Amino acid sequence: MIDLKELRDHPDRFRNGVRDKCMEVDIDRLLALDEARRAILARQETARAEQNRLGKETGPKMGALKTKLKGAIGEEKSQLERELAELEQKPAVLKAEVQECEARINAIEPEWRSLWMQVPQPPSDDVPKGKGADDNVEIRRWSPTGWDFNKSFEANRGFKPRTHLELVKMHGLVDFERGVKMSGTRHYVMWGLGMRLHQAVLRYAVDFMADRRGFSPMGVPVIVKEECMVGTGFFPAGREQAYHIEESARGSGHDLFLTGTGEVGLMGLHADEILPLESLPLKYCTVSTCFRREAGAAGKDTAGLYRIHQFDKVEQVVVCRADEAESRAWHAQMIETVEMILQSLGLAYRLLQCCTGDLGVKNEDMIDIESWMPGRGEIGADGAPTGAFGETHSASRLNDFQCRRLNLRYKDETGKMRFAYALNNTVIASPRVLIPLLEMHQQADGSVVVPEVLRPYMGGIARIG
RNA sequence: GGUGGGGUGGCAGAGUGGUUGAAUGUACCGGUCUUGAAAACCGGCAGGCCCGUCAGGGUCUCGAGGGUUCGAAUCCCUCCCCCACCGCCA
Repeated sequence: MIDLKELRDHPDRFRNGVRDKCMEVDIDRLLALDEARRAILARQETARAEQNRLGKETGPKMGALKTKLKGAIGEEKSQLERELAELEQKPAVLKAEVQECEARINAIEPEWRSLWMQVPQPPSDDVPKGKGADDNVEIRRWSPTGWDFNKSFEANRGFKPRTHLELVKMHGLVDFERGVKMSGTRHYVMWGLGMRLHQAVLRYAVDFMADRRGFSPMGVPVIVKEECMVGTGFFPAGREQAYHIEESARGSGHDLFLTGTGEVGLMGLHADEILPLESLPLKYCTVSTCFRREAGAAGKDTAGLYRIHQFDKVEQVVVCRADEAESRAWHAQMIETVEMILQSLGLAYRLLQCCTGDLGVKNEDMIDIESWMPGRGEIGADGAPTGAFGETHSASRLNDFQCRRLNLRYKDETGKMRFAYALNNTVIASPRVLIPLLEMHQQADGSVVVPEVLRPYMGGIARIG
């Protein structure tokens, strides 16, 4: 969430942010509610101050009177009662005032809070303006030797490509029918070498992060309380996207949600903590199962491994001090990490600078990395798919938006309390990444060459089929 | 799931209606002493929000929420969590 003081001082920054992100949040309404709330709060606090002062002054006196009253009779008793009534009058008026203020604040707060939570992090100045994914700007592309983006798959490789759907069927790597039988649409079963390839890719990515990047591998909960979802910025906007475990409806405990990314567990870890300055930056990675309802995506990418309800992902996050330059440096390192991994896997890809309209509420900058998937896209004149890029990674800078919500802070060298900056990035998501992997490494006979870096994780197997 | 105990500041631990945001210890930071260190002594040491240019002031926070009261860490209600033992179990 954003800093309300900052909003009051520079409302236009946030109005523009909302506009550029193509969102709709009534900033003026929020400002009006905020002002009203503060005015009432001030009144209430004045009344309370008076109440406290009186309490200290006359409180003990009243206590003494009441004690005396217990043993008193007749004229003395009524005299004491009168004194007491007089003393009680003033606090009673103040109490009514405090309560009235409280009622009015309670009436305002739900809308105030709800609007506040919806205000997005304004995009960085250098993020190109745009309405949506179509306005994203390609930064660069890379392809392994022997692969030319300007040529068709057949022109590159000398044979027509099979789609990953055909390949997994051919080699028995994935069983969609039984997945659907058990769990419904967009479910699947990883099978045999398919499962081993899936695991190999994940293990390779975790080891890469731990051994070559010095990140701490973690195992974090994938079932979390609502606070974690709100704190990490996925709620309220993404509520429909998460599976909801209604424990409260059973009359026990609290509701839980399945996380759609390891980011939730990694960032929720230090919620409400004040981190020692020396502990920064935090560099964490995790491999976790991710659950997504894909609400609103009905009919989109219905076939294959592209859009599924459950998958596994290696995610990295960095929590660093509130420093723009440092945050940008980590962002660059994250992107470099992804490029190193994709290159080592022999996959072709491009980097996209996401435009303002394609950013979410919580990020100020995002780079998407799309891998080339030969089996994707339209069917060409030769009857083979033309191929297309498909998103496999994204790396975001969140400024202090997420740590503010999580209440994750540190004391800087001057002793000042600050919200940390956060970043997150997909290291690898599988089985989606198996799409380009299988399709790019397929041979004319349909066999698939396993990239060298994965072989140690596959018991030395160099080829599938 | 059953029974019992408990949630107070970084930690430990007082505190059962009235200057208690909270004693005391410890940790931590600064200082004195010392060749240096330790010890000892002195001082400092919670966050949020609001007002204020500053100095500073006000308010809230003792698991969470509600209630009683002129006044609640202290009394009442609801919920959450933790610990111990038993049962079950990957």
